Amino acid sequence: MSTDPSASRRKAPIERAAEIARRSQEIALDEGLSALTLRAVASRVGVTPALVSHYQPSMDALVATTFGAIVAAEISEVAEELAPCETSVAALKTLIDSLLGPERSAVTAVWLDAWSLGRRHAALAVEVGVQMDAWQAFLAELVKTGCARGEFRAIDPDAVAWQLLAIIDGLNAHAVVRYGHAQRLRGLVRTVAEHELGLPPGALGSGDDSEP
Amino acid sequence: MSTDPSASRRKAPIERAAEIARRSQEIALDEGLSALTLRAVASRVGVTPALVSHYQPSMDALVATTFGAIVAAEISEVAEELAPCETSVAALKTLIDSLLGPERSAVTAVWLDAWSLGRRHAALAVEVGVQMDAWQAFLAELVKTGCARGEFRAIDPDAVAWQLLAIIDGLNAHAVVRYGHAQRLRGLVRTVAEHELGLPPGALGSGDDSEP
DNA sequence: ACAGTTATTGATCATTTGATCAATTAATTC
DNA sequence: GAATTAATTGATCAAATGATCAATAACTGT
Repeated sequence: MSTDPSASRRKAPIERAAEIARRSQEIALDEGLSALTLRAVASRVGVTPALVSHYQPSMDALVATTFGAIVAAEISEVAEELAPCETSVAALKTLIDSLLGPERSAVTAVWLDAWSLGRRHAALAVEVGVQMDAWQAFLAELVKTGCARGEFRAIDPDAVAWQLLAIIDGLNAHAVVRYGHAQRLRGLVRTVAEHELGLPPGALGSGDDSEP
Repeated sequence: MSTDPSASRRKAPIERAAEIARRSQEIALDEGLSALTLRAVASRVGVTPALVSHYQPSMDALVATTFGAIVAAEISEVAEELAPCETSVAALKTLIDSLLGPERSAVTAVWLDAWSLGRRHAALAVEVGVQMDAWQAFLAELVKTGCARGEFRAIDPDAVAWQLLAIIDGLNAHAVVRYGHAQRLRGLVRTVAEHELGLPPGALGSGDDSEP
């Protein structure tokens, strides 16, 4: 047993790269994208700043990929959550509840950072565009499936997906900045969704909006 | 003519303070809130960084007040634009057209910066809250007036104001990040407004959405 | 004209940032 | 077991940031 892995401080490049990516996402979610600094990553990984530089061509690239990874994970999580839903209506209901829940504020804050920082960082701006498209495509797929099943009625599913995304982003932004108000606005998304998808009023309404 | 004002490089404190405030707003609108740095202000005003420090207790304070001034000016502009409108429907129509026009992207970018930076800067966070309240109050006033005139029907004007604000913010954010899409989403705000205010469909619709 | 006030400057500091490079040391290969 | 590879470090740079302070110079009141 001379090969004690805990004694060895040296890691395989793939592991180290994965570790850097994982820690970077932690930092971004904990303290925001602007806190994702060379030294912050190095400190949390437990290595020297130079090593982070060794694995990353530049911090701009790391920030961009970290943002992309966080959003991609978000989409995957939500997709997994929606998988068991038997109807598109149930899936949409679940999606709205999930997206507007308070537990997503960290991801929303990262979105806000990305929107702001993206105006000066080209790589991040590209990634923001990619991930917004990814979200829109995900929502559009949900709408199209619902239409194919005869549950929804939408002339332009892509446009509806953009509308829903914009409303969700707006509400989430408000929720991050001012927690109190936005929680009560959750019903707005349902109302718009019902209207745009030809659903009867209340089709997406669940009782857990009320608070004692 | 010994008192040539252009030869004198010294200004009255009030003038200088106003100049710093004005130039700061320029910088924020041109390059974003994060570009509002001590040296950037000094450079644009044409003085030493130390002088800016002399007039401002800290950069955090200057950033917060600059943001507040920009948004306050935004509200004033819009209010002025709405003043000549004879009906609340016309006012709402004008407001939507104005708020979602492409010429507001600079202000929206400042909003995004403020949302992001506000999470780390206490003074800015306070100002963001104040200005969001101010916008909501402005919208609520419009809704209430419309209700009093019998043009609108809203059970909870304050809630409707928050909803409209959230949607506008979401669409504006999308517009800043990806110009193409959001312009076509303008109709969404009208649809929601019509629905929430008991207006007949198309009451807020204007023809300038179509593009050749 | 003079003295006092203060707007303004120049210099300087301490931090924080991203980045680079030679040296070192652990792992792999032969 | 020796030699090669490369992961890792320590040191260091240049740039940008907010901030402070003594010195200077322009205005003001008398």
